[in-house]
Amino acid sequence: MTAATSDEGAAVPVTIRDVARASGVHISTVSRTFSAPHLVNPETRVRVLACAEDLGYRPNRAARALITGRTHNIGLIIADIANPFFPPLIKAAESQARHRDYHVFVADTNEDPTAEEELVHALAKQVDGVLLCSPRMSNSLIEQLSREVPLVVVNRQVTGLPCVLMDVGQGARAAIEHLVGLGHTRIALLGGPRSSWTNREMRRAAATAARAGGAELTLLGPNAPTETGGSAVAEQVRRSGVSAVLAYNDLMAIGLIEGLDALGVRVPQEVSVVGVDDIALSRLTRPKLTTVATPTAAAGRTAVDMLLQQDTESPRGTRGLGAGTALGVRRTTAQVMLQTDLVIRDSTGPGPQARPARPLAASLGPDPHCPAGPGTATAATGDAVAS
Amino acid sequence: MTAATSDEGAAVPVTIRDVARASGVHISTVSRTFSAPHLVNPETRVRVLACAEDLGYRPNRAARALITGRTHNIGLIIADIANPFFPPLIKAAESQARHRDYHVFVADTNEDPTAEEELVHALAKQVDGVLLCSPRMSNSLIEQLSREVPLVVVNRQVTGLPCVLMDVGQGARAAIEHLVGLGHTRIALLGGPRSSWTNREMRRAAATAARAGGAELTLLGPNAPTETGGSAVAEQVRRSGVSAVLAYNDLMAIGLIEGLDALGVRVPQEVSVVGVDDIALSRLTRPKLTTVATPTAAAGRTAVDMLLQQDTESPRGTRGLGAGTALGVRRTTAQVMLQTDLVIRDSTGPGPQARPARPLAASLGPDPHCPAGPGTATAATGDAVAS
DNA sequence: TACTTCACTGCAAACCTTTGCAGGATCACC
DNA sequence: GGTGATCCTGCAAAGGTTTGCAGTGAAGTA
Repeated sequence: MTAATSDEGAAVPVTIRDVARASGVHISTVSRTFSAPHLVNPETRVRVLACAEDLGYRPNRAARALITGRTHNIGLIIADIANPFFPPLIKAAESQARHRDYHVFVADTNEDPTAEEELVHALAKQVDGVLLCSPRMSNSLIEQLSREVPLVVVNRQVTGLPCVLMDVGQGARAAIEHLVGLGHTRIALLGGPRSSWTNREMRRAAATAARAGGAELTLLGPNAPTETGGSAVAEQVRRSGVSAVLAYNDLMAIGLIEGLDALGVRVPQEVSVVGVDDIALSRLTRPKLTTVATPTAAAGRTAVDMLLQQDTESPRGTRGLGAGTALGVRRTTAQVMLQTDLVIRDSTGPGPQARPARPLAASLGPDPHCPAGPGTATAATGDAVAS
Repeated sequence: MTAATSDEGAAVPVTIRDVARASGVHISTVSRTFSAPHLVNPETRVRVLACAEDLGYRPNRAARALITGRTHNIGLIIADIANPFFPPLIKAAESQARHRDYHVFVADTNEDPTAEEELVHALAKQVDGVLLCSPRMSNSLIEQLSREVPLVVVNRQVTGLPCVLMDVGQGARAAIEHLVGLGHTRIALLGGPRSSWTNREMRRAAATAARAGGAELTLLGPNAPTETGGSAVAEQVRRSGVSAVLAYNDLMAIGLIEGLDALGVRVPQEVSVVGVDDIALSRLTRPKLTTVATPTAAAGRTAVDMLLQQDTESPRGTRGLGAGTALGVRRTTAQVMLQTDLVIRDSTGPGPQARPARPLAASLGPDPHCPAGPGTATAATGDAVAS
């Protein structure tokens, strides 16, 4: 209703000055009306607010950020938005941020380390901090970038920086033990991206667990952490003669099952498959996927909390300090490890030892084993465990 | 290597002034070195660049935006990042933007119209324009917001605003004709969100096509456009006695198939199901989903192009003009309609007429029909058709 | 030599907001 | 009536950058 809401197409930018003029006060009073209302007379306040509403005034967040050093934005950099692993993390981060009056900007790097670096630079001055999820760049580069903007790293351990980790080592161990318990003695590990911390952790833990269980572990990879990455190695899996596979993530596991199916190899009758992540999709495929559930939502929430905490500790561009902390004392660098849980569904079954003769196995019926019914194990609780 | 790269934890913000001091020139020369290099002496330029590199200087984009009125950012607001329909669109938009030296910030609204509005405001001064994908708010609110920041709308027709539309009407028609051709005479339409433009278009087109084909169309909905939204209506579908269903999107279709399966109703033997979107997942389910493929990537690209074109037309905050265009002449408001394609896979089969007696149908074997083999029809070309 | 042209650089205003400081008015209290 | 406190508001600097304008010196031209 009125002046500025005329139907001109182009946006006429209305500033604090226009509001000041319209309501007959100084611009500083208008500013305070928005950023410190208790400091201004209630009468004046309503008048200013009315004028602002009338003119369609919105504080310019860029200008505000310039002087306060606070944008109230968080950057969220992820490797691949098409990977269903990330959306729950993103949503949890967003909701947590919203509670604290922050907004989240998501950016996708297409698994490209160069894009990662560039995006951190681009975001640096437009956000108060960046969440780096499953980064593909080097630790040293991450450390270097952390001097430009506060960083919280997810799914990667960087000394000196706050990290949110998921205990995929424990998950891989549980998966291998599950497979060994089913009678599998030759197991393959489908590796993910070479630069992935998760990948290394899984490999280490799986190797230890296999050795302890007396099973032989074959390493296949690195591979693209996608469905096609999984289906591409189906032939290799078949030739390798293993009876069970632990895949880097659910997407690869699903792709592998598809690929094996195309080769006439049946899951879980001939080969058992375990994934990691417990994405929504893993409950929709046939067979339903046995997988290591990772607490993605909890990770998103925790990461935001850590960033905002670190952020409020050093307000206003951190002018003063710096010299005092020269000798590596740095800021708080808590690292949080979240627990994972093995969810047993239908893609794993008895190994060669425990199995009857081959031809029979193929016609066992729709529900070949199911130790405790599909989807019994609960999703990860995501309890935080400081380390 | 040097001064600023000391190992203090806190980021000491280095500005254009520091670089100027270090290289012995005025700040304006430093500025030009970055924003208009051809205006500065090559020797000076290398010196300045060396100093900048040395100090770790990065232009402050917020400050730059404040004065130029250009942020080189694009906002992308979507209803639900967990819906696999969106990632291809996001990725295409990002890649297109990157080519034009823009960055994309994605924000998720959780299908909440209030969050949508709030996000537009929050983004307004931090981006040069916003892509509004499948908005849930009212047309009038969209028009109002478009005065605050340039907008391009995807999957919604708003007069006076640039829009990128997908011809779901044509898609729904093709789907109904396909089903009628298979002998189905009682078909249900699983509706999506009430406020969705796509939903209305589909309903209209499906109704017309059904009437033309002599089939009876039952409307079920509105429903949440998710997998659970689909599985929730399985019982209702069974009771309704229809032999075929066209779902609002693939997620619902897949959920419905799951739900029907749980009730012992087999797809496509007893009920045929068609989805919309052709998300990657639709090729992974059993049965593989017959669906209307929408050109999501092309939509993302096109939307960015339209935004940037509109953007470059009116540089620098559009100070001058405005009065001249008062009478609804506005800026260019091209609307683009992208084509869709029906992809026939395994979730649709012959209707009751064409079928043998009921009891037999249940044991027909794995591949009941397959008119032309799975996945024959090609994905949508996405040719733009101005309208 | 005088004049023009050119390439380069410095100056200062501008963008929009926040905020420390100080001034003015009002009020209570002694 | 004087003192102090309290509440509200204005002033002006600051934040980091861009950019029109003007100035400098050198090279080119007549």
